[in-house]
Formats: sequence, C-alpha cells, structure tokens
Amino acid sequence: MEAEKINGKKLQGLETKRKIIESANSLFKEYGFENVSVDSIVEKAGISKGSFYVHFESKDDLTAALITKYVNELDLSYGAFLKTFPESAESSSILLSLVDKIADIMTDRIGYNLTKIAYRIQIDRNISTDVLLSYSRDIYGVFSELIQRGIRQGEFREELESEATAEQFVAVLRGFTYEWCIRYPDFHLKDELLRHFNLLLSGIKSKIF
Amino acid sequence: MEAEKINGKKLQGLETKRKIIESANSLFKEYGFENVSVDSIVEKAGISKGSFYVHFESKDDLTAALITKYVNELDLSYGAFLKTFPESAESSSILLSLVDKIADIMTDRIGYNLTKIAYRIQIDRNISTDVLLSYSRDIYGVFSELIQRGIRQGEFREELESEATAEQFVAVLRGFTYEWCIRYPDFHLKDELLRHFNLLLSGIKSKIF
Amino acid sequence: MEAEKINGKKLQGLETKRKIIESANSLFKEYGFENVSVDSIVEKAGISKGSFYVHFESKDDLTAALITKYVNELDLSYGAFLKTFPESAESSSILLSLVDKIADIMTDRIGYNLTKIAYRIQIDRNISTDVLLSYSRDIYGVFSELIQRGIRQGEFREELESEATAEQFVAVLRGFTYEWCIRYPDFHLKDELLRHFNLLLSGIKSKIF
Amino acid sequence: MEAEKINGKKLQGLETKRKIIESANSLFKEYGFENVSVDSIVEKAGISKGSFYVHFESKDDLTAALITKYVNELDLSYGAFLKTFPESAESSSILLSLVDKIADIMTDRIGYNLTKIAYRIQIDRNISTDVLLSYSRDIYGVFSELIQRGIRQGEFREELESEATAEQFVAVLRGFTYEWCIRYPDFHLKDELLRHFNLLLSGIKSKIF
DNA sequence: CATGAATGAGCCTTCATTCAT
DNA sequence: TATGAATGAAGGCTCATTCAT
Repeated sequence: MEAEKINGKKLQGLETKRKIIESANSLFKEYGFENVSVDSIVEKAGISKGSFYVHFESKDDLTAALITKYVNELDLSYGAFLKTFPESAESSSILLSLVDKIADIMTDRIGYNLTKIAYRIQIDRNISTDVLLSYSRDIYGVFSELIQRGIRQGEFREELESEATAEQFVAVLRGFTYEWCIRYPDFHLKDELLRHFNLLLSGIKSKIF
Repeated sequence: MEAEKINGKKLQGLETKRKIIESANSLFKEYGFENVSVDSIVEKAGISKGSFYVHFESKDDLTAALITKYVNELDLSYGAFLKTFPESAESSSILLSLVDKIADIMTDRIGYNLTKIAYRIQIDRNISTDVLLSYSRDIYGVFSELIQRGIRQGEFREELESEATAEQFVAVLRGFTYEWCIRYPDFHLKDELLRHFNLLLSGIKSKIF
Repeated sequence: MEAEKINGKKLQGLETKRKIIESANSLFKEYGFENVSVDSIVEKAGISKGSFYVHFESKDDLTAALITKYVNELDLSYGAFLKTFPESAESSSILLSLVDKIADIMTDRIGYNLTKIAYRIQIDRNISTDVLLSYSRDIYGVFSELIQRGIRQGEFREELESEATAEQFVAVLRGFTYEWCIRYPDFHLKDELLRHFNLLLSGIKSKIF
Repeated sequence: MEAEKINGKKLQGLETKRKIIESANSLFKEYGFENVSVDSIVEKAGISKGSFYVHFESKDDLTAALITKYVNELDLSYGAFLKTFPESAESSSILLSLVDKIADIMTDRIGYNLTKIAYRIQIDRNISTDVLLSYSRDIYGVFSELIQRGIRQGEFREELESEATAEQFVAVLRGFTYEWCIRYPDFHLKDELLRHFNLLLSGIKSKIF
C-alpha cells in the first residue's frame, strides 16, 4: 500500500522533475547558461510554469541540481581503475594511462559543451561551487597514491611531496582542460596532456631509475 | 575656423566616448560583466542614453572595445625584460624570474577581478576572442626564445622542441591563473607557479648539466 | 463501533482544522494579513494543501473564521466587572476604572499586533465586518448603563442622552486605539484615554454636584 | 531656447506622469490599494509598462507620490481660516466652526474613498508615513492657538494645558474620522463631531463664564 | 479525510534599443 | 552630437485553487 503511494503520484512528480532537468540540460548545452529562461525550460518540458516551482525553489536551485548531475558524470571511480594494473606496473605508465583515460572521458563522454558549462559555473561563483571543487578530491587521492607508489618503487625521486605534487597535477589537468575549452577545436586535449605529463615525469623521476 | 569647429565637436565626442569607456570599465570591474546595464553606465558617465548609442552600436560593441583595452593592459613588453639579463645568466633562472614577474603583475597590477573578467570572456566566446588569445603571442615568443637559449647553452635537453614546449608553458601559466581565479583567495599564484616551473625545469634540464 | 469510527474521523478533522487556525493565527500576527500565503499556513500546520481546502472553502473563509476568533478574545464580560463596585460608588470613578481596565486589556492581553490587525480588517471591509462591529455592543451597553446610573445619582447632567453619549464614548475609545496603532510606540494609550475621559467627565457632570 | 526645451519633450513627460498618477488614483479609489497592479495602471493610462518605470522607480514610489498628493489635498491653510473671525468672537464658536468646516471638507471635498485609503496607509506603515502624520501639525497648531485664545479671553479654564488638549482634539478628530470610515454610510461625521466637541467644550469651559 | 502535483494568470521589474526633438 | 521619453518583450517568481489518487 505504501509502495502504491510511492509509485502512483510520486512517480509522476519524479517524471516531471526529470523532464525539467533534461530540458534544462539540453538548453544549457545549446545556448549557454544565462541565455536560458525558465519559460523556455517549461515550454520544452511541456509543463506549466507553476509546476517548475513545485520541483525547484528557484532557477538557481535547478542550476545546482544540474551541477551535481554534471559532477556525477565526472565521477569515474578512479580507484577502481587503478586496481586494474598489476603490482609490477611502472607508476609512470599507470599515470600516463590515467591521463589518457581522463582525456578520453572528457572529450568523448562528457564533451566540450558540458565541460565548458562546468568551467563557466566555476568561474562565476554565484552558485555553490563546493560540489564542483570537491569532485577533484577523488583525483587528488588517486594521483597522490600513484606518486607515493612511484616513490616506494624507486621510480620517482624520494624527496617528492606527494600531496603537493598531486595538487599540481590536478591544477595542470584543470588548466589544460580550460585551454581546451577556450581554444576548441584547435587544441587536442589528449595530445597536449600526454606531452606535458611526459615532461613532468622527466622532472619527478629519480635520475638513477 | 571650420577646422576648429570640427576639432571642437570631435573632441567633445571623444571625451564622451572616453567617459563611457571609463564608467563601463569601473562598473564591470566592480559588478561583473552582465550585472552592468547600459542605464548604469550612462548614469555613471553623466551622459544620456541616446548619446551612448551615438558612440557604440550596441552594448556588445562597447564590450569588445573594453576587451581590447584589457588586452592592452596585459601587454607587458616581455622582450625588454629579457634584455636586462646578462648573456651569462642561466636560462632556468631567467625563466623563473620571468614567471615570478608575471605572477606579480597578475596579482598586483591587473588584479583578481580583472583577470576573472578576462577569463570569463574567453570561455563565454560570445565576443570575438581573437584579440584576447593573441595577447599570449608575446609570451609564446619570449618562452620560445628562452628555451632555445637554454638548449644553446647546454642547460636544457637538446631534443626539446622549443615551440611546443613554449606552448605548454603558456598553457600552464593560463591553467594556474584559472586555478587562482576559482580558488581565490586560497591559492597563492606565485608560489604554485614557481613550484611547478621548478618541476618542469627538472624535466627539461639536460642530465649532465 | 460505527459511532466510534465517526468520532475518530471527526476528531481528526477537528484537529486538522484547529492546526490550520492556530498556524494562520500565529503567522498573521507575525507577518500581517496579506503577507501570509496558504502555502506557509499548511507548511506551519504540517498538513497538505488539499487538506486545507477540505476545511475551508477559501482563504477568505479562513480569514473570516479568524476574525470571529479575534472578536471573541475581545469579549470581556464588562457586565461582571461593573458588579464588583458597591452601589454607593461614584459613576465617574467607575467609568475611569473601566477605561483603565480596557486600556490594560488592549495593551497587555490583546496587544499591539492583534489590535492593528483587527483595525486593518475593519477598514478593509473585504470581509464581513458585522461580527467585528458588534463586539462593541457590550461596551455600548455598559457605558450606557453607567451614564444612566450617574444621572440617577445626580452626578451627571439630567438632560444627557445616555445612548448617544455612550456611542461617543465608544467612538473615542476606538479613535484613541487607532491613534495608538498608528503612533505606536510613541503614544501611551492608557494615559491619553484617562486624560481625555477626565475632560469628558468635566463636560457631563452636573454643575451642582 | 531653454524654454523650448522645457516645453517640448519635458512637457510630454510630465503629461505621461500626470496620466499615470490620475489612473492610479482612480483605480486605487475604486479597488483599494493592493488590488491595483502596475499593469492595470498603465493600461488605463494608455502607456507602455516601460514608460511607467521611466517616471517611477517602483510601484511604491508611485504610492508615495500619491500619498503626498492626498496630503496636499488635506492641507487646508487653517491659519487663514482663523483670521476670518473678528477678535471679539467666542473661541468656542470658532472651534465649532472649524470642526464644522473640517467635516465638510472630509465628506465633500476629499471624500470617503480617499480618506479610507489614507487611513489604511497609515495603519499599514509599510510606506513612509511621516508625510501623512505631519499633516496634522497644522491642525495641532490651530487648535492650540484657539485654546490659548479661549483661556486668554477667560472662556476656557485657566489650568488647561493647551498643547496636550490640542493633541486630544486631533486624536478625537482622527478617531471619529476612522469611525466614519468603518461605519460608512451609517455614521454622520459632522453631526457626531459637533456633538462630541460640544461635550468637550462643556468640559473645558470655565464655570464662571 | 488527506495528499501533493499541477495549473496559469498575475505580479513587479529590467533592459537594450529607437526616435523625435 | 546630444537628449531622454517611450517601448515591449522578457525575466524570475507567487499563489489561490483544482483534482486524481
């Protein structure tokens, strides 16, 4: 009986909410963030304006929801990815594989438009950007772990501070992604990232290795 | 006498235009780009709305003019800077000095707000961004020259492609500046830049040096 | 068993209605009449919007109910109050005591906010104001009785029309209360009322008394 | 030439502003304050919505303008009125004439609807009510002067505090006007006012006079 | 009786742009 | 050149009410 309740009316509500998010998402991608009005969203979703405000307190509220959605798309369980490598694998090549994979995800799965939106939101700062910034935490962790592993295996220099270096890697990742956004389509994200990380690897590798 | 008349009128016109640009500039810096209306600009400039449209075809027209202005402020004649170093100076230390100086200019002379605006415009792309992108050309040149010099002096690895590496350096510069914008004030631009370029130098230095 | 059922349902219904009234009452007091929405009422009451319309035909319907409630709070059984005085007491001092008491009730028990609401409703006239106006009937009666008594005892002038004079007293009472509302907190209701009624008493007292 | 400027465009602007005020005024009178939208005002005025905001910063701004207008209508140069009486005239009869005249102005020139609006605004208190409250200052002064005159002439009791008494008179005036508003049309403002002031006069007259 | 999603007219306000003077 | 009144589409948001479940 309770299940019925949930399935009945609530399902319709969720469906409406889904329609709103989907419409907004597609409009944002096409026209950019502030060129999309609530009116256009509800029109595309085929619902009434009042209905919009049943599901979202404000336009900003919807925006926040979308950011979360985007972030979740960025969440890629890097940890799991790491485990696919044998213990014997060189840390440097794992790192390059990781960068390679991230570039693929950015360009193919997430795409230029979505990324651009995310980066614009970040620099706008009107909206709670915590959720967005925090998404990097996973990557921080993975990089940090990777660097420690390299040091352990003697591949990377001993005096390296894994935390600080990981932070730099993330900054580079983000910086090149920004570069990709503003020079699209004249900037090949994966190529440039790999080239740069190769350079960085030269810098952190122990001389004797 | 006619010439004088014309000059008089022209002067007044230029003065009005100057007032518009100045007002818009200060309002943009304070409130961000889309929070500034034509109304507020003309009010601050002390002119009429009609007058605005005498000097600028549209608000976008003004915006483009301002971007050009901003870009000019970013023009820093790096070439001259390089010449202040003796021929014997190590390329790596010149490079670090350069990065140091750029960081100073960004944080002190240009400032967070203006930088943020510039970076937002770039990612927005509504406006011709060519002018903005081109500003990097100078820096490309300087970096490229520096790298060649380092190779010549045997400090940097021989097989380094100066052009491509210079491009990476600029991307890093821009990337970290973006990071500064979105993590302000919790990100110390100069420290992070210097740390990263030290790492990069480790990567490009010839082993025997 | 059926009776029990009915009572159960009815009880629940009454409870819901009570919650609505209570929430509305407290919100009206805090925010003023038209700044309270049905939404806020049902939220505070912890019920659904649909439930609201089960118990009240409209928002106006609820408002009318609340006015009745307010009026009932204003009902003060003045008659009983009068009986506390001995037959020998001067009518003028009873009248001043009564005014004193009414002022106390207004300022302490009913309070500024509620009074303001009541007076606003009266002037709005959107809602049946009969019920509100009728509340004065008690006071009319008491004043009228008091004046007749004063005439009987020779304290007040013989030619006084008790009905008309009582009406004036009520008008004064209401007028000063209005003054209190609009000049709050810079108007001391009791002081001003007593001062004025002293003046009035000078006017109605028989010269020989 | 300057005159031409003023006459040309500015005149049109003033005309538009006048139309707005007139429309708003008539709508407010007919439907009450918050039942009138900007839309309805501009429709009635036959202008565009944008034009409304050229002349008024907000709906509240218009409201304030209207209140000022109302207040000005209430301003009656009572001082001049007083001077029409010969020095020998009894203060009490001047006072009654004044009350008589005020009642006439209220009922005939200002009217029930406008008065109701003014009194509603006062109790609402959302809008700067200073201007409204201050209108009474003139009347205070006139009453106060009249009372002093009566004392001087020996008609009123010597110990009377003219200031405080004048304040009471104004409160009575306002109180009875409020009563008129809420009991309209069953309350005859002039009759009741005169009756009450006669009573008050009995109270303040010196016994020996 | 209770629920809460859906409605849609209505609200106030902003703003880039035009145009007669 | 300069003015500023006029425009009207668009914006985000509120809210009393309905109705299927």
